[in-house]
Amino acid sequence: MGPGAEPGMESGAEASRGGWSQIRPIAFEDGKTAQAQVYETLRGALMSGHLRPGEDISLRQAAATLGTSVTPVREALRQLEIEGGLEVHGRNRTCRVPLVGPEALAEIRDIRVELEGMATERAAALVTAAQLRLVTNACRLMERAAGTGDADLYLENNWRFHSLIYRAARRPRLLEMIERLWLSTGPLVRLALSKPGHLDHSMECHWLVERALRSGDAPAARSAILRDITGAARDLEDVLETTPTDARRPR
Amino acid sequence: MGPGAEPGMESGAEASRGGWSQIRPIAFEDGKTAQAQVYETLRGALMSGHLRPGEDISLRQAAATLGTSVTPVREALRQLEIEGGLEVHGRNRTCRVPLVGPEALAEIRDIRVELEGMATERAAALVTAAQLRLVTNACRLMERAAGTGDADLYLENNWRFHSLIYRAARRPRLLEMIERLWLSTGPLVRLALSKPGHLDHSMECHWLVERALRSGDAPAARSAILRDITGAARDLEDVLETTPTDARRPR
DNA sequence: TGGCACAAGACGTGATCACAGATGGGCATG
DNA sequence: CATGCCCATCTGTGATCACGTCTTGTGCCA
Repeated sequence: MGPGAEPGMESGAEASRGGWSQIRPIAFEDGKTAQAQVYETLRGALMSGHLRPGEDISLRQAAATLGTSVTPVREALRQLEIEGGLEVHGRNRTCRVPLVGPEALAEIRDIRVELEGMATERAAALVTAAQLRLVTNACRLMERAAGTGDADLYLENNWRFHSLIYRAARRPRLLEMIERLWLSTGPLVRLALSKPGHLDHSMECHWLVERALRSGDAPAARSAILRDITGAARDLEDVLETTPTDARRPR
Repeated sequence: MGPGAEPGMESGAEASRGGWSQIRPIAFEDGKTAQAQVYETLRGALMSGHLRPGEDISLRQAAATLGTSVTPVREALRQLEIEGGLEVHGRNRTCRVPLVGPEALAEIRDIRVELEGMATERAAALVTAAQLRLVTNACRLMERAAGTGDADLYLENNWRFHSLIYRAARRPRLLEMIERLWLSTGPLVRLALSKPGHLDHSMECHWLVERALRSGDAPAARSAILRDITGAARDLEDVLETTPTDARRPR
């Protein structure tokens, strides 16, 4: 990403409309159950920010969009509720994408620091050359996305970059817990892109992590990841307090 | 627990039989949904070790035992699967309580060290006098259970002791993640009781934690909790490698 | 008597239906 | 004209049924 980059990055047209326009009917033919495909579809939609904070999720509407009955959708929504990716609105038990406040953001940041720091440190000792190539590639793609202003491509490879590293730590439960944390922040990360200078700082950290992994320097990798996490959390906090809550609600 | 205690603690008659004998039909009358009650019932049965590692869970059998149809049970089982408390066996997607191996045990121990250490450190600064009384009470009950050899009472208050401390940290997400870890080790903790000396070391750590919390000494509280976790993990590891896997399977 | 095949039962999955509660818009009334 | 009420319709929930798969037990044949 060159110097003097544009202050923000537009979030794409599909993100400013209702998130359901991006959801496609599930494939349905392979061995996986309908419920699992619905779950993965909705989970991906949350992580990539297609479903926006405060948005209501209706069982029948989701079932119609995904081309199934309500049964698999109900199970998938319940799973996402357990993971914190969705919440029930209360008396009618309507599902919606949670609005996370500053205190929840701080909590998630603290847990991320511990877990992702641990995973990165371990990954530095265990990462293979093939995995390292994929990490470097994700870095390059992020940089290209930052240059062209493609928010979707950037976010996708940002998650990919982190995911590859944590996968290299070979701790399946740790990876799952980290993914669960990203599920909560997923609808929000798009907001951080509007913070001027966020991309520069973030990409600097990413390259620091990549270099530390390459040289097997575990403490350096950990501290670089920590800088990335805390920096993103700070940017997100700034955006949250300058953006009124109502403006983040749909309709 | 007095000196010269018995080398092990019997696990209770109900734990050596099939776990289902302890499961009661759900209450069903209050405002909560049937699915939530089924979930909590099964979750509690897992955490307290009533359901044993390797045991199969059938939808229809569970529904009949709990007095509901299969629909709420299916959702509850899927949630527990997501949390790692259950796993699906394969082609027929049969649910069973996972058999955790030494490597999974080490992973869970490492995550527990980070998360529960963080929570305890925070709790030392935030715990109220009322919460501290409950912690002390749980300690006393554990000690009494250790003296009389009541495994159920001990395990219940062991979880209660830890849960009270982590609740005092006022990090709801952190608490949930810790509970999820306990869900995986729950079916196993009973095994650690058979290790000679386990109770002595564990109770010593518990009182150290209690004292550190009372004096507000966050680092001391953290290190005491860490000793408890690593000690229990070591005992469990010893039991696991001296006990053949088949012996832990039911029937 | 041993091995194989077929049938019956159990398994999870997903669609459909009935039901209770919440909701919003339109109509009647003050 | 404003306000309150009622009904049509939405919501999630849970029970039931149909379907494909897998396991198990039994009977038949070699």
